[in-house]
Amino acid sequence: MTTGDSALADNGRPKPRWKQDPEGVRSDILAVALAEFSNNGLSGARIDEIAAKTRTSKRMIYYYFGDKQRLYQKALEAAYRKVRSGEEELALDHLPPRDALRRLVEFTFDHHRRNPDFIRLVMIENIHHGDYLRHSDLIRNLNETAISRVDAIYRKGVETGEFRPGLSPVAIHWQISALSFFNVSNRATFSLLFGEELHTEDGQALLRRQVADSVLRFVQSAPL
Amino acid sequence: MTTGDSALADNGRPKPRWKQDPEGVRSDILAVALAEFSNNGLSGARIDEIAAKTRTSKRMIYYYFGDKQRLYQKALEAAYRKVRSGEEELALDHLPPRDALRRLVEFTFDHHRRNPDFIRLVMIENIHHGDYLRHSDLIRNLNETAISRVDAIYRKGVETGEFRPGLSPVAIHWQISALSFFNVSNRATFSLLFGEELHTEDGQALLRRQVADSVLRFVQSAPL
Amino acid sequence: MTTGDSALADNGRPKPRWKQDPEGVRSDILAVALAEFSNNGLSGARIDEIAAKTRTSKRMIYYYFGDKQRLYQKALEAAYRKVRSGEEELALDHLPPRDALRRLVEFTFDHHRRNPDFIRLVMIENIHHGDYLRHSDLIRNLNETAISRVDAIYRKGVETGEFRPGLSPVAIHWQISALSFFNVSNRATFSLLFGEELHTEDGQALLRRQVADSVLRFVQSAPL
Amino acid sequence: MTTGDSALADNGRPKPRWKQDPEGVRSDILAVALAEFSNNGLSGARIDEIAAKTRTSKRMIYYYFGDKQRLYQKALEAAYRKVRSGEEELALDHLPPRDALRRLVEFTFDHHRRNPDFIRLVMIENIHHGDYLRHSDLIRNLNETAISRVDAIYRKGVETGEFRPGLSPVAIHWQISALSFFNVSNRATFSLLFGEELHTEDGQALLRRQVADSVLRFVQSAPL
DNA sequence: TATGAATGAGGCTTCATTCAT
DNA sequence: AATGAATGAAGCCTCATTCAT
Repeated sequence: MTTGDSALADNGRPKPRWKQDPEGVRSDILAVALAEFSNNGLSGARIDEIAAKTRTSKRMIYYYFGDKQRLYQKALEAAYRKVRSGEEELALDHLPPRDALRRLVEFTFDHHRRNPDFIRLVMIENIHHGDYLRHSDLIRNLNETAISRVDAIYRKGVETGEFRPGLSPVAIHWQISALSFFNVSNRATFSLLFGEELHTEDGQALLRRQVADSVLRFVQSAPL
Repeated sequence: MTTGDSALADNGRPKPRWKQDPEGVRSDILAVALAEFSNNGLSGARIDEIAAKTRTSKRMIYYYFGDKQRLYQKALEAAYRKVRSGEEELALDHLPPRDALRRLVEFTFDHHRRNPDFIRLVMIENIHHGDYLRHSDLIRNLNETAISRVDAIYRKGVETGEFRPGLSPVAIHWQISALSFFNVSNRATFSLLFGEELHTEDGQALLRRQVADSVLRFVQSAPL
Repeated sequence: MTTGDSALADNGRPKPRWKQDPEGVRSDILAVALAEFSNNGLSGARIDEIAAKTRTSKRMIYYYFGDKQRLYQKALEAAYRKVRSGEEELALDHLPPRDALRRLVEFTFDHHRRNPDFIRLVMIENIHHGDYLRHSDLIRNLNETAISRVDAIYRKGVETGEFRPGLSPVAIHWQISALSFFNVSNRATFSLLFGEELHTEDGQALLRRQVADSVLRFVQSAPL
Repeated sequence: MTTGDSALADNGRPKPRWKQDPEGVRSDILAVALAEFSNNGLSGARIDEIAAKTRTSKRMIYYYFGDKQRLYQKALEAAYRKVRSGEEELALDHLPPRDALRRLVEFTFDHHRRNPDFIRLVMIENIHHGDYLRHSDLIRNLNETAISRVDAIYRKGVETGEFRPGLSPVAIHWQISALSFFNVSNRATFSLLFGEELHTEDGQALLRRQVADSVLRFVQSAPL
């Protein structure tokens, strides 16, 4: 019989790419779809365009994903997964609370900047009132870590007296997200209306520091 | 004879609304378009749908606006104008800096909440990289007041020593905007992932206070 | 009472242009229509465009001409009339037959070149199988002079023995027309396929002479 | 099992024509388009009408040709190709120059009469200033044979002394074309203005002879 | 007479999706 | 599994023409 994983088919000729790696086809499609949806929105993206940028054909998209909406949903999920996995590298346990929080904020700020496609997809999903995320099974789990990470730092800070008590870790996470997200999501209109100064290299470095300052000041026990 | 401006035609029947008021037709279309684009995006919105919700016909949309993109652009402009005009009611000159800033933040927070259509349209425009705002003449002007209002408060606060020097009014405005905007723009996905707690009535009241706290803490001269 | 032709209305102010000169409005429209139809064809021409290039409004076009097709028909008639009137200046009676015929050919050749709008309108009318010319009353008359002019020259030539007998003046006119017309009508495609050489200044001068030669040789009694 | 190339599908019913022959669909569309454009012009032709006369759907027209203008261009090219291919049957090498030239003229005259669709399409293309022919790659080549055929005959005639020297083959071709083309292109208006006499069967036979005479007389070395 | 506003019908084109091989 | 061909529904837009003032 066949040797299973070999790159040669029974007839000795190389197997077509997809016979060797059907999962590769899927993720190829998904990567292209992510980029297209992110750039054009759900209704703005074109199946034809996605197919053309893929190594496979339009037929395969339907074969693997059923229809445009499900493809969008899978792309959205993939985007979340990719971004969350990128966050795992972050190790803060050994740092004192203030430093840990500052690093978390700065990391989030940078991470969002590095992933504009993800940001845009989340914007798009919000335009759709979260309808596709709502019906996605996989995702709810992925996000508890975000809260628990904040929670761990915050608790420690409250214990040491550096942070004021009474705040919700969700609210802290919300602030970190809001500032980091808005920086990417609204860059275009904000620049147009108020100038590019915040989006030069220097501007971003300063903003990054100020965002971290702001979150720290928000959390700290120092008096108003 | 006829009474000239009457809402009745010579034959005694009511004139069709538009015959009395061509500008009304325009703004009727614009209002519907704003809602539709805001709900569905540029490519997601349907001219047919817009026309159906209008007191006039599809044909008139083209008569007044030329094509879909220009209609979108005018709707965007109208949204900005409407929101900016809503801001004018705010009088802060007589208040001490801290109070003024707090009121400004709270007002902005509320104002954004009251205008989700505007928020969504701005998101959509950012998805389009600001292409339509960029080519709009009218808008650039409207926004300097936002900065100068912040600037006035901030300067006074620095003079009194309540605020720390060295901050840019644009950066302060940016923070106010980011937090107020994100609250509306990302409500759907944030709720799905982290629960509704921030978006109940109580949650919003708390968040509003915390957003104002955060901005004040960011600006205040109190030590870190 | 009023003074009839005065350029002042009863109230002493200048009359609007059209009150002084309603016929001017008509011919203004007609001139613009002629150019537009000639450039774009019957279905290609746009009433809006015609109206815009006119000193009056679209409404007036319908007032004076009824609809697009009748406007086209009137433009066609006007074109014929204009061209035929331009031919009247030609006086050939005193010339010997050969010279008269040569001058007639050269004149026709030049005349067609000077009136490309007319040529194009005739092409367009032929595309429409002559449907609009067929239903035009005014035109049939205008064209007998063309034949009789040829006939006069030809008869004289036959009498003197310079021209061979047995030809129909219509056939002679046909040849003159064919060569003069084609020179203008097919310039674009002929140049593209066979080069510009016939349509330079020199090329046209040579062609003009050759066209006259050709007609003369066709008519002459000299042996084959 | 199945017989592969059979015109019957597995279920025994006849396959729809196009399933057997995708190239047939293309040429079917092209043939219909040629007729419609030729009859109505570029803007006058209706895609709906073309589709209705086709064995396929409107959608396929866009699938194969992209848009109306490109369909027109392909139809124009097809018309040229078809006509040029019809000319290849002509063999004149063995004839003495005068006979060869006469046969060439008569053939061209007849060929044009047989292809009024082509003539009309060329008229239409001239209305469009040759814009579509200009941007067509395929065509320029096809036409050199026309000139070289004339050239071959003319050279031989000059050598034998039957033809006068100094003429350009392009100019000779031009005359042949002009007379043959005009006969078809302007038939409608010419008949209306000057009567049908040239377009009866007898009239055309006579005209054909006279056109050939005219070209021969133009070329011959016999004195003026 | 003149004008801006209005309109219905129909034109061209695009899109997601499916079928036959 | 993969492909090119095919499709119906619907989208955007234009045009000649008319109406109310």
